[in-house]
Amino acid sequence: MRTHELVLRQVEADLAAGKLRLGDRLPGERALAGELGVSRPSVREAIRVLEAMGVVRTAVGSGPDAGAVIVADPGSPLTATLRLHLATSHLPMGDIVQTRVLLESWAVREAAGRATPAQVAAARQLLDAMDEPDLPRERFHLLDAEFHVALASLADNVLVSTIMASLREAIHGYVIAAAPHVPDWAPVAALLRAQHRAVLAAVADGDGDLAAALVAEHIQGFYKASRVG
Amino acid sequence: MRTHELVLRQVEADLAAGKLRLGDRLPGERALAGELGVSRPSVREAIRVLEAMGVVRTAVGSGPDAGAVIVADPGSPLTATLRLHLATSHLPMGDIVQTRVLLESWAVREAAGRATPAQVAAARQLLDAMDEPDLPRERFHLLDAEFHVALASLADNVLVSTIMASLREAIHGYVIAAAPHVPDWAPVAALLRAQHRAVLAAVADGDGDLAAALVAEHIQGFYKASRVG
DNA sequence: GATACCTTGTGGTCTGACCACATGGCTGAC
DNA sequence: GTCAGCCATGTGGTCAGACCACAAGGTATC
Repeated sequence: MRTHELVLRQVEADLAAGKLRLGDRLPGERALAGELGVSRPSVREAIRVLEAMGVVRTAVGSGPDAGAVIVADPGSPLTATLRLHLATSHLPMGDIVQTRVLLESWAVREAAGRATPAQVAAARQLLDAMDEPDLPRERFHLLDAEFHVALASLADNVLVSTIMASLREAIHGYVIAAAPHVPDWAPVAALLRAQHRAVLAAVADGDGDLAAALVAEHIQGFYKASRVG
Repeated sequence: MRTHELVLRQVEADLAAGKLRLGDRLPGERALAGELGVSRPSVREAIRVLEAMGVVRTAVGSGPDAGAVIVADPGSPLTATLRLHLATSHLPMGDIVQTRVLLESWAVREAAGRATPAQVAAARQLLDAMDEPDLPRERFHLLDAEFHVALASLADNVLVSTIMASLREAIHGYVIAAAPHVPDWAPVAALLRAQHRAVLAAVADGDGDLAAALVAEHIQGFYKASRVG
């Protein structure tokens, strides 16, 4: 067992035992090294891994926010992992699109009829923002991503929402890079806007099957048109 | 930008540009540090993160397998991340079960009618192994997990398979820990075996809807009975 | 009483050293 | 000439000690 893994195991044990809770601070690197009888570099390597897994957040300086604080952010590591493996081209883009369709279809079906008017209104605000003329394309895609994540969140499952958000973020760069493949952007944007409205309306009406079908068509249509991947 | 992040960015860029491919070796830690003008500890921290993300595997010694080799293992980081966040109790078990149901239902629906006889036979072998009398319970659950992952793999989507496998592994410890809640194990095991057979039969018959319904009932029933979480 | 300063503790980084390990070539015996 | 054993080499793994940048919070000053 490498030394930094020993530190990791110890921290995980403390987390599972409740000795470390959300918002708590880890002992300082020097103190932790002393407690466990290891060197500071080993502690630092362990903290890097915890940071990469979204378990701690580090900050320099002094005060209550400084040091390594326990957080719960399963999203960032997922996003980073997906992005890296996409970069190696060992994760087919088609599989990601298929997974998105599957997750989002399920989410809107779940959300249909359950979503509160306030939630629907919040999602509609995003769509309104996307209606603005002369909206830069990059901004359009960002709002688009936000809308899809908001949709997924309506199903009230943090794991699904997290996976969705990570998928969206991980492929965002590829969507932007594929922009040249859609030279005549205006009509495409108009279609996407209309599809968004239709999906949201179906959710608000409680028609889960329709919402699921619409969202699937929307996603698959976009990727087919933009030839991402 | 912290120094180790600079190293990470560089490696990711090389991966995306194709300068680093699966199976390639990273330069040695000392060489990489020299190339990028950073210190060896910073390089090591970056490699720890890459290792945690399943992008490289390190080995000591000499020869072709030594050093940091590029691999593609999106599963381990997913599993580790899920496990850690489960440990902090900030990932509800109910959400995980729900996600399993959704992914597996989709997978068997996809697999139905498409799975080859060889694939079905391979899955059936796992079920045959689970029929063995006096099978230790731990071994039963391991085979069970293998069967479910095999089912998910039939849908031919590496992302879904990976997520499934990670979910299964991350909760395995909790399933074992919940064993005392099911004191009368024999009839439960018999029910699970029968359900497995039924699901596989539906897949082989090409009846996707039935397979999806059966697998959903199977998963939800087990968690309800064992009160995991 | 308000402001500027400085002490203190945090993570961030670097240097240089030594260890354990596995390979692969070298050396010696046969 | 062949083979077994040995050791040089290069790899990651670990450590100790030092210095820096930073931010908070107390402290001295006006």
